[in-house]
Amino acid sequence: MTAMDPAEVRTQLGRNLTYGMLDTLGRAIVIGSYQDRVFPTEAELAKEYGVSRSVTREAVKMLTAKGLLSARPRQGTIIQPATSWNLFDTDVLRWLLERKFSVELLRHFNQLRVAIEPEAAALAATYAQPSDLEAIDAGLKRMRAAEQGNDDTLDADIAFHVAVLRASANPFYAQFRDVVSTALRTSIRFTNRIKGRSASVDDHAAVRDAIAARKPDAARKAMKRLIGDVLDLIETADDEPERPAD
Amino acid sequence: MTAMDPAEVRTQLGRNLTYGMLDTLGRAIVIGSYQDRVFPTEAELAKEYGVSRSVTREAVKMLTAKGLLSARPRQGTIIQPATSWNLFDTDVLRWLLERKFSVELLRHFNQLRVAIEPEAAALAATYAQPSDLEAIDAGLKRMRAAEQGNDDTLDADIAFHVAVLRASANPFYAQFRDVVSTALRTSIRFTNRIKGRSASVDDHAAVRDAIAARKPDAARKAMKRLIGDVLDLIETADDEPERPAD
DNA sequence: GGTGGTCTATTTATATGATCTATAGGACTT
DNA sequence: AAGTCCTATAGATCATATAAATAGACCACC
Repeated sequence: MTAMDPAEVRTQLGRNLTYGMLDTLGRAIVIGSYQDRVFPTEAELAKEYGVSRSVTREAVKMLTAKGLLSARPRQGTIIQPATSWNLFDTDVLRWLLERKFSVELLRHFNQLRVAIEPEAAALAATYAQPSDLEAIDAGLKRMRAAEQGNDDTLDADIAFHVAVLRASANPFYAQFRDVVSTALRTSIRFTNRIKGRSASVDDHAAVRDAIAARKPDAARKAMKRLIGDVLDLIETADDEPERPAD
Repeated sequence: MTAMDPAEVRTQLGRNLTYGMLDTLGRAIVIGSYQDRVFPTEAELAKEYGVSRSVTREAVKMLTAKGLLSARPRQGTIIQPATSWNLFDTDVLRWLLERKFSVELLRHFNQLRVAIEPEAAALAATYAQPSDLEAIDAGLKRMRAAEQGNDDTLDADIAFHVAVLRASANPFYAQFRDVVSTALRTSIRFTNRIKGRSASVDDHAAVRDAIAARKPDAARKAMKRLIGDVLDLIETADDEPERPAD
């Protein structure tokens, strides 16, 4: 019940009190800080975070929209079961990945990628516009530059995969852009560890070529190889203990 | 600028004013009602919908959380480009599907399903628990009952697909449960039209058997056939003019 | 003449207190 | 028991006041 310094909440994640509280409270819920005790009432939350009820209500409403909470008169505000959290919301995903980095979550995520991205590549081979191909090429170029140390490896990799997703010309696939960026960016440490052994620039180029050549099946296969490798590595790494990066 | 009767907003979608406004405003944005004019300020919105600023703010905050809006001082509240809308939010998806039923959106959605569900079936073949298999069987049983007219065809179909998604033991796949339900339920008319020609109960049973037999590849193929058929039908139906159900 | 700082109007953000509404759970009745 | 009614509680709504942020105008200075 120690009132939090407003400045502290504000500092957490830019912008303003509402977004600060959204982030702090969201993370707290995901971590499980409210697991055993009854979730505080609106007024208690306001006091706990040292903000007004308006701010509290708006933060709670946003968390409701993301599926983490529900509020009903006389029943109070309650945490929804994790199954109803919107995992494709970048905030929720980030909180989950940050809470206690779990190889399991990363494996689940890559099990998803192995379904999505190859199919996106196949669609891209059919629907990609010239501008999409340019974006893919640009991503590839950045990867090459990164090999020489002239660009960030992770950013380049993300740029490539995002470009393919967009090229699919399907809004549902394009949506994964944020999800993939968030997940890759948040799990930098781990992905770095397996990076050296995994997909090379040449493997990525194979995807690009198949798309450019308008060969859906080839594109699908090339992408599947790219991600399947990563997945294999994660699955074998499953029991490997986590340790800080050097 | 005609002030809306609060009771009217309240009626829109159960619960209370905030959720009523969320739904009405969300739908209006998705339809494109605010496309050419500048988006109203918080105060104007409140007047337009005949509610207080608090209600307005909370509705706007929820729409912000779903990616439809952004608000900054002095700049005002503005509609985000459709690419940043969270399509995996059931509200957003429902608004999109309801606005003006589009075969294109349905095709895009099924292009996603064809990636997700076969892979989910494969994972289910590996990870499904006894209780998951029971749920799948229950869904199948309902489909058989529906054939005899003793259950709802759509509900039964949804139950089956949702059961498979859950059986994948992967939260990301399980997440599609809501998305698939929403999409199927909203596009009843169209799916009914192609239902007769598409997947039969036997095809569904094939998926079930492959999962029960712990054969990932067989499960994947069986599910792909199921959804691939639907997708083919949609793609050929692309130019077919829309007409009301009889 | 352009560069950078400051000022201001506007809009959202925050705070607070009063009042309304829905409802869980108990009290009461049949 | 089974149904009905009551009531305390917690969220929902409203109204109003004040603070904070910033786009754009304005101005001083080099």
